[in-house]
Amino acid sequence: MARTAGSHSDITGPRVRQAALRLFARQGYAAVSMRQIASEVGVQAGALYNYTPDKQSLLFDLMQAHMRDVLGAVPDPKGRSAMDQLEDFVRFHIAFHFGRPDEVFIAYMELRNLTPENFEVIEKQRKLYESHLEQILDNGVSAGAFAVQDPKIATFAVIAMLTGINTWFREGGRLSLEAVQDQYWHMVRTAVGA
Amino acid sequence: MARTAGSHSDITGPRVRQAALRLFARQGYAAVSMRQIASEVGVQAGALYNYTPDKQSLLFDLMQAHMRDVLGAVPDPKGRSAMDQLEDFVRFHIAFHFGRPDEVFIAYMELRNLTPENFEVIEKQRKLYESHLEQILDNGVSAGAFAVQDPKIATFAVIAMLTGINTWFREGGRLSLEAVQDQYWHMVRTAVGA
DNA sequence: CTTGGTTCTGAACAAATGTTCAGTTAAATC
DNA sequence: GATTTAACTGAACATTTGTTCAGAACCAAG
Repeated sequence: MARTAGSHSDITGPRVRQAALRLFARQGYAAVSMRQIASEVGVQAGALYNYTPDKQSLLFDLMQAHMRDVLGAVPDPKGRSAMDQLEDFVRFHIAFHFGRPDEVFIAYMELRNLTPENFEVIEKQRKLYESHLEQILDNGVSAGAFAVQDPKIATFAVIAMLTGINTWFREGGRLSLEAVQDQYWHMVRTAVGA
Repeated sequence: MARTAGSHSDITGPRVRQAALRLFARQGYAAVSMRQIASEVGVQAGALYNYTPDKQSLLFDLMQAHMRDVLGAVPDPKGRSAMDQLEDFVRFHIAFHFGRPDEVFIAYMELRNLTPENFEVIEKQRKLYESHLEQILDNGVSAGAFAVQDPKIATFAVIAMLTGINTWFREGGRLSLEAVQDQYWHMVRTAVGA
């Protein structure tokens, strides 16, 4: 046998995904060319096709990996009160998304650039995440811990509010992650009438 | 003199802007071609250049017109209590954005596809709108009507929450505009600790 | 040093892009 | 009916696009 499989590919491969992530987040999928990605990696455009069958898969894989990470990290609500479950979720969402601004940006800005089949897959995962929060609210309402008229709407409102953080929050700003978590948790808690 | 200026252009002109609006909102600026817009209007691509100097201006004009409309319609806070001002703003935002889903979508999804000069113009108007809300919150805090720790953050949170409505609300759904306004106003009111 | 196989280059491909423009069409005025 | 001019066509342009592929370069094992 000769050179073992992926002797360079385990270096170049991640760099390709990383470059695609950066560029897609900054300029948008449709505005980024394969040559641009290749140039950022320091390679010719043709070489990218050792690591992805096509441009679309590059986007899809990035989104899928992100959704897998998110869903795998959602805090387990078992044995926690409704209020604690909600607090866990809010703090988790902020902290998790805080360290992945590019992934988050792509995950909800580039949905329309997915092929219909790929879109269906990602959308299913997105709804799974939302249903986590909806479950918490539903249960809390039943238990009398929350006072929301429509848990579905409250879910949308909370998610939109939390995800919006990424549009303005930058590391090294005047506020720490903990301060942001505290303030948003306060707003969410009062908004659900607790 | 002959044919008066714009004898057709006052028909085709708006149709060009309308087609661009629709397509930009659905597929994104970068993914839409001039030929696609022309085809929707029922005209050849070259004819579009009677109505816009280039593709970028088409996007910029749409965003600018929207921002002008929004800023011109913000309710006047004069002579209203802090609480009423906030309620006015929340209900206005929902109602106004409700009738213009495409414009809203473009206005915050296509910012990165503006040239730097155009971006600066739009961004200035966007911040002007946000500062309306921030003023209301600031004044309300001073008057003791609200209890928010940081009005700047509360501003972002409320705007994100309200703008998020456009991602799920469709006319003819199970909820009326008024019902949505009521529920969001309830959440905002409690979130600012009133 | 030879061999075998992975990784990349560099050129090529057809298709699509934004934009220009000479020329055709058609309507309003005289 | 002749003239004038706005509105549009249709072809052309230089670039850029995603993708393919033969061959060079390179490295590790025998």
